[in-house]
Amino acid sequence: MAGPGRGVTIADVAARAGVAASTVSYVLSGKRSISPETADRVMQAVADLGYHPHAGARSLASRRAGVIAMMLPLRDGMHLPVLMQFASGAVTEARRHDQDVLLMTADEGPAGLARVAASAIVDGLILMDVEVRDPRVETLRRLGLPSVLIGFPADAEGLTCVDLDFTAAGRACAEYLRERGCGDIALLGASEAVYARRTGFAERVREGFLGRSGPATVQPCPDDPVSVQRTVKELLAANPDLNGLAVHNEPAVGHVMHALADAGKRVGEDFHVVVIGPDEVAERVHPQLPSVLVPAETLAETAVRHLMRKLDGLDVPDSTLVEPQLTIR
Amino acid sequence: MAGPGRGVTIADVAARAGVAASTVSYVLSGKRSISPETADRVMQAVADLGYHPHAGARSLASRRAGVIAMMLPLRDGMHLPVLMQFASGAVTEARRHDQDVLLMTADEGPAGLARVAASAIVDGLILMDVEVRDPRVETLRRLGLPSVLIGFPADAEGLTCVDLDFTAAGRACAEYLRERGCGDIALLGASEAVYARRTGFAERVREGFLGRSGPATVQPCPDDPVSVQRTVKELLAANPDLNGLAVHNEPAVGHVMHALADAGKRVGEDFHVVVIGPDEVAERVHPQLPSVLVPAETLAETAVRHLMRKLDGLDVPDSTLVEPQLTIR
DNA sequence: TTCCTCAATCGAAGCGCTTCGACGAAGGTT
DNA sequence: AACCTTCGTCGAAGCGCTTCGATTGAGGAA
Repeated sequence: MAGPGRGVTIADVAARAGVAASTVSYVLSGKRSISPETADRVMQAVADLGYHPHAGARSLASRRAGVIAMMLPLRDGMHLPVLMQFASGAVTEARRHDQDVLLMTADEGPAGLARVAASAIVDGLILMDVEVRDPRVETLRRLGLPSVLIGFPADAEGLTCVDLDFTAAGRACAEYLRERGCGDIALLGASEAVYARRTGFAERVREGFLGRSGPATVQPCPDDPVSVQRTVKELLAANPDLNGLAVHNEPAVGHVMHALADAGKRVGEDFHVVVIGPDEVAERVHPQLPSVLVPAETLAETAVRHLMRKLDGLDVPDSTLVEPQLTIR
Repeated sequence: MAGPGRGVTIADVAARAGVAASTVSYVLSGKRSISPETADRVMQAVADLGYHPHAGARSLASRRAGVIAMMLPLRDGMHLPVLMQFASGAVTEARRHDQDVLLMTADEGPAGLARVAASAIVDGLILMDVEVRDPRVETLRRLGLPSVLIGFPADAEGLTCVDLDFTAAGRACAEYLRERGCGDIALLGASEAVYARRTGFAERVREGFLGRSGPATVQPCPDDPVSVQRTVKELLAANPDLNGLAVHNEPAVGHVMHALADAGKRVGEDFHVVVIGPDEVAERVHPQLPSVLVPAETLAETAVRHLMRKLDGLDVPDSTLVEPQLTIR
């Protein structure tokens, strides 16, 4: 049952290396200078015994848990693959800094934040999918726990926020279509609900998209096949000269393409389409379409890196916008 | 900066309630009988001060971290929304047992397991997407850390495994189609790669599906639109009398429906389709199709519950198959 | 040579909690 | 009345680690 490595303490390592426990600690942390010979002996003992410091003991003594929390939204409307990419990116980056990641769901709310803060189970916090008016933000401020937000709340004063530059993404789409000679363009977005809820997100794409001169329409749209068919049909009817479309609604893309085909549009020839969405989904399902990627992994890495800097007492920019990338295939 | 609740220790609570620290501990854990009056006073002090036990100290003293690890696969081929549902279900259930969840990715491999085990950062482990030959299984055995696997490795001896009863799912699909009067039925599965890798999963659906009498075909299939179109076309050509189709490939469903429509099949009338897939995706995107759900959340809850029992020294069945549910709309 | 500095190491004091053994005060038995 | 239980509570001993002086010896400055 008890395999090797189970129950190996710093005292065991110290004994084997013929030094004091504190010396082992200093070798491992590098906080005091140790002669190379001693360090070698200690490291050898660590390897021989398969020693890993007891996380609880360490956190108790050093007031550093070596764990950060990541609070994911788990509600409708989020595109789940993006979340997974995000989670994956965050865990990977955190491990690079020797940190583990504790998973929380948004439904724990402010109370959850208070709990992890008070129990010192984590050193810092990453909050995803922050809304314009987010009840967690006030608690976060009060707790004074180092944190990084993905998204921008209404009052970002004193908080560290990271997000995709959605305005730039919208602009990039419009530019792409204009360059292809499209005179009348439209943006097919997410459902109304998303617009209503997260001004900071869909709104910014819309702004970027509309920022350019020339006729442009923005049309929210649910992602079920029937609604997509109808919406596209109506859009084409209302804008007879429409020849460029940006789709900011990943699950709907397939249906949009079908609707366009049904309407006799030849995409890539007299009609152009560009997608805003998460990395790989767009690539795998619609290899033919150009797309502006939501670089979920980069976003996660940036967030974690910023948090690490904060934990080390270094300073980080209050606001970081990650550049979107337009990929043309 | 330092909000309320920051730095409140058990001693503070004890002082305020006028008892010894150990008494507070016993009130909180219920491990010794305490008079109702004292308990009340202690609980009041806890509430007043916003006390939360220090996780590190607790884990050091009690040898229980109050955290379980969940190792997610983060590689191609998994359907990501299912993972998220799973993660969500696991976290929610874990919180019900006052546990937190540490997120690990499969690429940490056996070494990752050894690390979390030795550092006592977690009390137990949930491994998702376990393959038939999984390198983590041997390490797991050696570590002797309580764990629950989702999926079945080749040698499940002594391990606790939970999974959907895929055989039953395949059987349910075949039965559904037969009942609708389909004489010649087929199963459109995932890509060849999936079959090659995880015998335990796609294979079992196939077995259940083929178990019934009558003509039946099984056809692996990638999930991009072009391949789906081709595969369906070929399938129909090879089986002219085909009038029932089970699709075990969620992302392909939309394309399948289009291909069938193109081929002049009237689904729901002279042709029947049933989907095997994750809960909500099927529901949202194809509300009209009957489906056998992969109850990711139930699976996660079951896994966590089993793990909790193991941590409490209770016994659990070695192998648990969760019943699929055929939903007809 | 004597004194001082600095690098390398040690020992001890906690960090905040759980848990074990004691102990006084009731209440029950003879 | 003397004894044994049982109940409710306390104090102290650690859990394994980090960290803060203190200590030693060697090298340089005076």
